[in-house]
Amino acid sequence: MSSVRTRFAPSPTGALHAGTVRTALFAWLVAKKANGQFVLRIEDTDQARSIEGGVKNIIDSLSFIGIDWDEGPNKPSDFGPYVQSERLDKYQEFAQKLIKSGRAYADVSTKDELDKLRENAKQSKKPFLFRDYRPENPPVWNGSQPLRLMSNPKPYEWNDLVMGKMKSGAEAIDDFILIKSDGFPTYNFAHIVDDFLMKVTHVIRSQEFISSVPRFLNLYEALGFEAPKMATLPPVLDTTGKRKLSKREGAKQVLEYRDMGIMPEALMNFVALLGWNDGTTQEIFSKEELIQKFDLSRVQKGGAQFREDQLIFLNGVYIRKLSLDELHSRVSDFWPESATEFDDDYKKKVLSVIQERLKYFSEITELTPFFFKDLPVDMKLIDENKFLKSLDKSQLKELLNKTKASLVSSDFSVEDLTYKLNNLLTEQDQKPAVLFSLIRIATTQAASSPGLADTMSVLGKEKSIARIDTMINALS
RNA sequence: GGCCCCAUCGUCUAACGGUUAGGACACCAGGUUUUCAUCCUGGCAAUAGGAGUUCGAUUCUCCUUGGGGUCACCA
Repeated sequence: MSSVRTRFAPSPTGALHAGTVRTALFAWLVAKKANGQFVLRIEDTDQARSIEGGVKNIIDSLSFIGIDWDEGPNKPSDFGPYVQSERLDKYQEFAQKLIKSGRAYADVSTKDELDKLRENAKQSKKPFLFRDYRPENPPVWNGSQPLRLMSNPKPYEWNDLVMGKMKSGAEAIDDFILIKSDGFPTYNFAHIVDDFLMKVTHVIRSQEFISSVPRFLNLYEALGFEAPKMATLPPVLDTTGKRKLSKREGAKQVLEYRDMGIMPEALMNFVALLGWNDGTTQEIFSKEELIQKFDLSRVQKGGAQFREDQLIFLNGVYIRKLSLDELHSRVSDFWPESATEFDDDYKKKVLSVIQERLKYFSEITELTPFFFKDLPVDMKLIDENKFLKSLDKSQLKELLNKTKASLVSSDFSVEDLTYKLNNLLTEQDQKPAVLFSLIRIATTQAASSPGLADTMSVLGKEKSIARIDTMINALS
């Protein structure tokens, strides 16, 4: 019976991307490895920034990548509700406790006053601390003013499971707001109350919070809570390597990767490697291996740049490992419209010849159109082909006629096609790059395709010959 | 600006204080007697700078530089 409990506590203010999902993944891995529980909590205390569908996006994104939770908004349990806006009574309760013990007070200052004080501090190049301006006789808190913590400034030392020994001075401690004037708690207050009530043992979060930890420690003391273990994750940077990954900088949502046909296993593997490794050169990790091998002590301290090309490469590796049947069932949503009327056997044949070049499922649309419909003849393919430049139309036509003559007696098995095509090379004294490029263009109307014999075998005799005829006519 | 954190190839990263500083992506070249792709082989490419400790620093300490975070009634 393990007591490890971790949580992922996103705000429904936007779609999940690789950076946020990594935080979720690491917290989930810590819980799974210890046979503990993983809690999903929605932090929607900022009503203005919450967006429609935010919670659904979180749930769909985590579900896609394969992260499940033991307790959450759609999985009620002993410590619920798991949505902060439904827990206001709990924050009130602890706010009153702090007031009673003299550790919280109403803030009656106006925005203008605060702005002015901050501005002055900036002018004199000094940090602004509200506690320097604590009112001497604050009024009784009536719930319509912000409630502030009466902090107890002092230095702290603590251990961060990723960053190691940390320390701060008393100047890091201030009287921060616990409850906003709209009655909702701030993150700073709500997450501490919730983590305590939900018995969270390890708080794992990204590094923008690290400078707030001393204030959190101060609040834990004021509330009489034992602080949980903390782990701070390094930032995930965007492709410029300069900023934190964010929607604004064009980071793709997790669901966009689903829609382009990135496999969840590959995405999980890739995200796990963003700041973590097991100390060996291993780079392919199954979910089970990640759970078994993951360790916060091996999480990188520096930021990692998110590179989509590395994700796509990894996805290709995962695709090539699939059996044909698995691949077939996974790509069912990615076929072009023209494929609708074709049966599963035919589609599997198509897949078998494109599997090794597929990097993500939505690529199927570009890679396979000629398997499903006759494309119009495009002379540019011949004109712009570097191998066919030296031949004139009559030569091309002659080659296609010879090809047709040879193939009419083929059974169109890959073996026989290969044999006949190779004979043709000798007979016509042509280089493969020339003759096969021509036949490829005739049968596919594409600049590239899977192997020629493979492709024609899938297309079948009737269609292949008909397309060669079409090309011969077009050359006349 | 104050405070905090960080620093190995372009990118992700490995290296009990002793290695020709390793792997992967990307890129380049060659090969797999057919394009594209896959696969294989090879190539390019890094310890930010300066002191110190040490017989010996990528590794430990300090300084500089650079990067990031934070200083909200956002999280």
